[in-house]
Amino acid sequence: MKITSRFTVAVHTLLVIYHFEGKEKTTSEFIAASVNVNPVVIRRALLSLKAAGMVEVKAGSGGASIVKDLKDITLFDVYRAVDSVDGDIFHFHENPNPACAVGKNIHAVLDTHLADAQRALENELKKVTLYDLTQDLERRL
Amino acid sequence: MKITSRFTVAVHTLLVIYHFEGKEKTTSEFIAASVNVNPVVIRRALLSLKAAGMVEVKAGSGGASIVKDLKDITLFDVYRAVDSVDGDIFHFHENPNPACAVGKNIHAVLDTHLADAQRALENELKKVTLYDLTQDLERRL
DNA sequence: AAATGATGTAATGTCAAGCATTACATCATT
DNA sequence: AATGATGTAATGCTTGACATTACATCATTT
Repeated sequence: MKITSRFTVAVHTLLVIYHFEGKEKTTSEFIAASVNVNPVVIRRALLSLKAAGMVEVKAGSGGASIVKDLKDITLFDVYRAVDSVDGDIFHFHENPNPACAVGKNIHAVLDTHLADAQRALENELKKVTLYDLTQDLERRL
Repeated sequence: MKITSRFTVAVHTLLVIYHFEGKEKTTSEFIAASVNVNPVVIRRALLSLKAAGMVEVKAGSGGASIVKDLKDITLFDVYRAVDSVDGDIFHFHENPNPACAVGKNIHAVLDTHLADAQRALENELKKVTLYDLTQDLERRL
């Protein structure tokens, strides 16, 4: 019923790396201390972000760094990178009765509207870049 | 991770009542046959729709009827009536570290954007009335 | 007023998803 | 080689939704 916290965790992770890169060793453990979750959760987030080409992670020596311009990463990109939603956000009841006029057509009648709503949410996430967030963050320090 | 099927079930329920009112006795069992769920699920949906002033349910004798103009009921109204989402649609990680510059401000930086996205989804649902759906349904018969 | 048929609602079991955590093999650097 | 970190599997826990059973209550009909 809620969109997985992997999403906010991943955003948080990127901001920590950006903020502390160069000053601190941005290991999964260090990041985990800011997010306040188990380091494994951060490693998984980093794997997703790495697969999406946003960060680089040094195995062995440790530490993550950002390898893509934050102006080119939107909240939607992160949302996608960590698979915040698999498929549709609305859960449709499984087997409407095809022998009923309503049951037979309920999908045809509803699906596009549900998809529109989901798209509206996602489009909103596309409007915000990670760079925007870092600027907002700076302003608050 | 998905919005409860109570929502699509409730929409389906309203359409069944509208479509069969007068022709069939629209009991929870009858509706359940079209939606293909347990009648109790329909009764619960009807309770919510009744509380929202959309339907009337005859206890004892049985059968539900619509008591509000379908042009005045949007998908959002139904979504709300059945409590599709409790509070926020995004799940934020619980305890960001307040001793960290990022952890301390992550909520301030993210919350409004997440709220905007949720609002975008909900606004989209406000654009569609149940009447629109019945018209679309008619066209397909 | 009894019988019927439906609703209102509590209680329970099941199942899946997400999260947290442990453990350990692997890797790069010192 | 030793160290310190990542990659990843495995496990247990908890929560939430859904399905179902059961039954008291109610309105109508006979």
